[in-house]
Amino acid sequence: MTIKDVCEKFGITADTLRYYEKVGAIPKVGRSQGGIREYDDEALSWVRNAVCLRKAGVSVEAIAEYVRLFNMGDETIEARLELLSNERESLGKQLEELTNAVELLDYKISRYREAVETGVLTWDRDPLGN
Amino acid sequence: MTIKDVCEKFGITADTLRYYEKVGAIPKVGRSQGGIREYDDEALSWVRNAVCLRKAGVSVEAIAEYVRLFNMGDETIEARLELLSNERESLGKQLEELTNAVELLDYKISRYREAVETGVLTWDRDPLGN
DNA sequence: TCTTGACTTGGAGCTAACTCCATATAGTAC
DNA sequence: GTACTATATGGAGTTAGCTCCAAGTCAAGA
Repeated sequence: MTIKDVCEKFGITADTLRYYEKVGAIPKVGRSQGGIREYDDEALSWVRNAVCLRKAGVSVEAIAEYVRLFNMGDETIEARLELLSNERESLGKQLEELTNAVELLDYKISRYREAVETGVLTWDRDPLGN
Repeated sequence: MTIKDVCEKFGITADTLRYYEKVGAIPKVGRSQGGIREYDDEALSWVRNAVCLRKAGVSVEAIAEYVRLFNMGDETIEARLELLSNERESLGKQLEELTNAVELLDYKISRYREAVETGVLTWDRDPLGN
């Protein structure tokens, strides 16, 4: 698979993919004779991993650290478990923040929908709505 | 309430709070004789709004746009509803990405926990685990 | 073979959201 | 009033994560 195919598959740019490789968020990708990247199933699996975690806000640095540990072999299994656990924990917190904000927006939206109908914007929770 | 109190209350720095005011993510805060910020309940409510949305990843620009519309009065109610709905939608997508990543991490973590016990790292879903 | 378009690299440039700094003024305890 | 700490302002600096660019190489079709 060429870099273009991979980009389309995951909805990211070639620059981003090369950047991920450069900083180690995915392992070095194999090349053709002429030096052109050729993505096999394993490479794709790493791309999927990086893209999924990035979309959730995991730092490129953390992803790269995981790849680095992975390439060091079995002695780093515990270190990888700890890294993953830490990231999992911070995503859990992020999930909470996100849920709070969704709740806030849903509340405001309900008030605004009413306001559009009745012409009056009111806040029943907090008298200081905004 | 002084800027320091507000910072402590919300766990952000005074610089951030002044920055939010400068770019309009919160309305202008009232000042004392000498020009020092004095946060009343309404100001606090705006700060709460900004902090909550920022923690979920809503851009400062979008928050500022909401404040701007709010200050323009009742003619902007529909515009505000649309803005809030758009932001709500993108948080919904973000929630999904986050959930996917949490699921991925939980799966990996379960594999790693097993590996720490058994000494063997295996992937039952995808034979190309990483 | 020639042309055209995709791909390569190293490195510079960009944006959002802070974060820090210098200088000056305000408030507070004594 | 003096000393000391907090706050104000404008503007420069920082960081992450891309994004773009130039100059050159590679590959597929006419």
